[in-house]
Amino acid sequence: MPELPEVETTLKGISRGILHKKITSFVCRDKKLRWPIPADMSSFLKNQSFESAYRRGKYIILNLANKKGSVLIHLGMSGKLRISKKLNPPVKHEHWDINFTDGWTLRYTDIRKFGAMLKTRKDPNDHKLIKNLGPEPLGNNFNGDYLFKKSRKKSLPIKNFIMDSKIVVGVGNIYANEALFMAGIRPTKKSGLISKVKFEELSHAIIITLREAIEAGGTTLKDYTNAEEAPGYFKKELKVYDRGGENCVRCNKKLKEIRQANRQTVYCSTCQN
DNA sequence: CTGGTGACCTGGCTGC
DNA sequence: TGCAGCCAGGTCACCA
Repeated sequence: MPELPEVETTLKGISRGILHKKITSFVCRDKKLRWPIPADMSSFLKNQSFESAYRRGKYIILNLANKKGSVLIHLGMSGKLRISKKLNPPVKHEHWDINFTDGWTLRYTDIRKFGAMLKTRKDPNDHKLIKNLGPEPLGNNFNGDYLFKKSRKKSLPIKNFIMDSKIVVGVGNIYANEALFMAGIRPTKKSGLISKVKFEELSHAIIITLREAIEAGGTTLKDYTNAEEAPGYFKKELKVYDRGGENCVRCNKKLKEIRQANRQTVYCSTCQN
């Protein structure tokens, strides 16, 4: 499911329902996600409570009260979190539940099991998976100048460059395609050959694309739903992603579809240079 | 260091 | 109807 807007939407959806409530139990039905869910997760969580929740890149980080540690959650390709008071008995792919004292449950579902649930007793920002992440695209340290400096002497195609989480977090395949279209940059262009002016346009395009997608509640292609099981409405705003062979919304010529790093890339060879 | 590829896993769709 | 093959929102580990 999830690029940054979908993770952000999920975080907003679960926060109110999980904070400042005593955790009565953690129930793990399948620990085999991308990495195994730690065997002591249950004792780690029991009788604690979450005092804050935030997003870093595509990770959701839940902090326990009284500095008891943090839980890191990643949704992978198909992970979903739901918060509800009346959940049906778990079915296939519903891998774990966190139950709260007021009867609410946070439930994780993940068909492909590329997601993760890990814990740390230290500062989560020092966690191996978090500490080397690049800046937040919607934060203060992300702009055209930053991208320009990072990209000098790189031969890597610009699409791969902006999808690298060490460069900038949260830009996945959908929004990389969309932002490059908005900025008029061909996805195959070598990063090191792009001008500072073009990088200003690109950083703006990334920010605008992500903001608008968050406002629309994310993109539902197939099965993404938020914490209340509602879809996102950004799909109708997509200009290039999943539209290979269709007409460019700007010039009406046929959009090209290629593969880069084994991912679908769609662009307009007239509008993007 | 850099960039490219395979790996993880399940299900849906396409085409023979 | 069956089945092989390909594709899907991510990203780490490993290789040259």
